[in-house]
Amino acid sequence: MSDPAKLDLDNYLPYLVNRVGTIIAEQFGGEALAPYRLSIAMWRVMAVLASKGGQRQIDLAALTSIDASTLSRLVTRLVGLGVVSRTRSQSSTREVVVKLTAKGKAQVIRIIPTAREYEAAAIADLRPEELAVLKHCLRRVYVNMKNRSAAMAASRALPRRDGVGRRSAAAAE
Amino acid sequence: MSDPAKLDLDNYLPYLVNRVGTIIAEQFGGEALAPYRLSIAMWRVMAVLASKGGQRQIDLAALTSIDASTLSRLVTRLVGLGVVSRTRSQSSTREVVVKLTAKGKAQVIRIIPTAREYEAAAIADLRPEELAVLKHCLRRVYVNMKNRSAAMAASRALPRRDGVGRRSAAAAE
DNA sequence: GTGCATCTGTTGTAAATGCAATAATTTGTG
DNA sequence: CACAAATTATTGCATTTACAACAGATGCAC
Repeated sequence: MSDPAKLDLDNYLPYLVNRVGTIIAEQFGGEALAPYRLSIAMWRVMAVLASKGGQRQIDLAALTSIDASTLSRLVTRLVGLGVVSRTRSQSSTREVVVKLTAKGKAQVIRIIPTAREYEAAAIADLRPEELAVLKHCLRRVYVNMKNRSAAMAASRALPRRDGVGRRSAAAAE
Repeated sequence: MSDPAKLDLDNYLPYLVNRVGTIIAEQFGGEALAPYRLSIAMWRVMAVLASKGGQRQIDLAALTSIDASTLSRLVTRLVGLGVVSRTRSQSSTREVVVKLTAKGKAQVIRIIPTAREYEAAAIADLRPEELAVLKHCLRRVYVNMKNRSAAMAASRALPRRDGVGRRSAAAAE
């Protein structure tokens, strides 16, 4: 067993995660979001803004796992829908701050109960302690991969150096 | 706490799963797959074929969470690369069977060790029993969502009926 | 302060994606 | 057998996406 040249997908974390992420997104997007004419990507942006408050676009990109250029166009579209506002930051004229409008907040509030229902359906048969482990592990896996990429980037930029990078970027996303 | 109109994203399963799935795919695709000129989607197809053997396109679509039409074009591209073969099924002329070629198998075998390394990095600090719970729960969550959609489809098609549907489709994906 | 590296956001462009429609085949029913 | 319903794969098409290039601002080192 466990042939190093053989991959058992049903026990391979990236595969399991991708499957779960896709099926939840498909169903939630196709059923719950459709009446609001929102795409999954739009919902993700709005949910982050509702949960964490106004954000610069670059931070919003990191928080939603959406590419910065894609997000730029997406925000333009959301502004067009009137659910989001885009204003220049006062601390910096290049930066932009994206916020939910009253209309946007109202929509999020209406959608959240359904979002909760989907999560509830997903975890219906998990015991509370299993659920806690599941979520806790997912958070740690994320951090592990994040650190990995940070370490990679650092070693690529400065093959020999000990100080931390510039602003140490996304401190605790 | 736990305001029904408030969503705590850092404890919301769909968000956690999406983040983890995205960061793993980004890194694996950008670093490990780049030398082989393979996209994540291509790798997923090849990995499924390596793990589960030749498949009809429609089953491959279900196994990879890739849309059937997207997959059709993707397979065409993989055939062009010589890593996959597409032959008509003998049991049915409309069906098609996709298999890895020798070249495709060789590539998968070369990539698998790296794939394992990524998983190892992701789960580096998890205790074995935590990892077991994590994977087990992800499989159950997938099944829960799958059943949900099946139940939805059934109730939409036959508001009152007890027999199972046609071929009961994806029996145990 | 000057100048260079970095950061932030936007746009150009080619590729990828998903939905709907279609074609070709197979299955199930009477 | 004949016919309707379903299955499978492909294609048209509009949208979405990501990568690269760019422009404007900011910060850091000297």
